[in-house]
Amino acid sequence: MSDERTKVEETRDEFITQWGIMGAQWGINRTMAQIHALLMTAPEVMSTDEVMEVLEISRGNAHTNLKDLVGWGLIRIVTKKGERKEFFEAEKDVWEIFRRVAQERKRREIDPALQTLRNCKEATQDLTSPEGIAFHEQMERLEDFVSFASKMGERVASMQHGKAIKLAMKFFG
Amino acid sequence: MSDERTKVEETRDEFITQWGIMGAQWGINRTMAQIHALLMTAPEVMSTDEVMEVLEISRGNAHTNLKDLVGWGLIRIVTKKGERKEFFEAEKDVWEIFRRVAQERKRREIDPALQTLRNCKEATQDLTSPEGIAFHEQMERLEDFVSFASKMGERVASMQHGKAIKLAMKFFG
DNA sequence: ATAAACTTTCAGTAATTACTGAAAAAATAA
DNA sequence: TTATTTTTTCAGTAATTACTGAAAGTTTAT
Repeated sequence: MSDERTKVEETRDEFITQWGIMGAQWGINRTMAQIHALLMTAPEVMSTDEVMEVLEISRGNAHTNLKDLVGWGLIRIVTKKGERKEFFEAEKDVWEIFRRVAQERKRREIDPALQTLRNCKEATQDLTSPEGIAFHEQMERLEDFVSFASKMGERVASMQHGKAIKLAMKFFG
Repeated sequence: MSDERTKVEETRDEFITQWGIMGAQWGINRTMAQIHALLMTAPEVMSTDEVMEVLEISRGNAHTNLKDLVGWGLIRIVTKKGERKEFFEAEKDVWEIFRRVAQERKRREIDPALQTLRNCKEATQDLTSPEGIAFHEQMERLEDFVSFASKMGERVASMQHGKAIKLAMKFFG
């Protein structure tokens, strides 16, 4: 048993690093993904100062990204009695994490896309030239699909974990 | 009928602009999203020079992003007989677009994430401290979920449009 | 072979996004 | 009230990502 502590810390660092790289490859900023990874695997709640120290980042950076994560519903603020400062704790339930991400991406990404598609569809609905009709129909097809997919996602994300698993099993059965 | 041509072009420009902004908000680069929007609504195939002219971008930029879109399977190269240069045409079927994007995101984003989770899970499987066990279990839960979700996505994306619609209807029925 | 048409690469630069650190603001305690 | 602790903001800077334009490479025609 050559120092378990070291093994966990090493592996955890690797997880944090890789999760950060991944975040950067998608739209998410690296630090935000790293803080999320850190808190998801933290045995206890952590303060801003602790996050700053472990990840070696500035107060401003830590603050901004912690608050963004709160905005995503992926971590929450916790207060300890007798202590004045805020601590943070991550949602650890994977299904709940999935739901939050799905919900937030719908709000930030899907809904604005739908708005654009609807505007473009409406603006061209009375056109009679072949080009006008083709454009209008393409907007309609896109809108129909995105709208449908969005509703599906909403439906799944609002299910209880157990129900979702059962439903999913039908695919594989 | 006060110039339909103008109306389509205006709306199309708006669509291209908005699609570009959206792309930028997600991980996708703005120009790539704009080119995709342009080609999805193009009545005819387009050459690199035409894309450059409409979007007012450089040859290098147009070239790189056109090739990236080909790599995503969202547009394809077309040759006209008698013509020497390459033309590009977008996949317009929304279900097919969805499948390509799902497939490519799995390959680029999900699979590497799974690899990381598996490494971290394995590296900590023999630990006996509470911290070690907790970490290992969190990795396991994450891996199980991501792996399951990935398989689900694969299954859906490999379905025929009609089958998918039928299946989806069960949710709403 | 040489030339013309077209594609690809890439060094340099521009634009964007992320981060720092210190100062201001807010909250709580004495 | 004033002092102390903690949070928030933000101007300046660093790091990253995207773009240009020209040169090099490739292909097809003559």
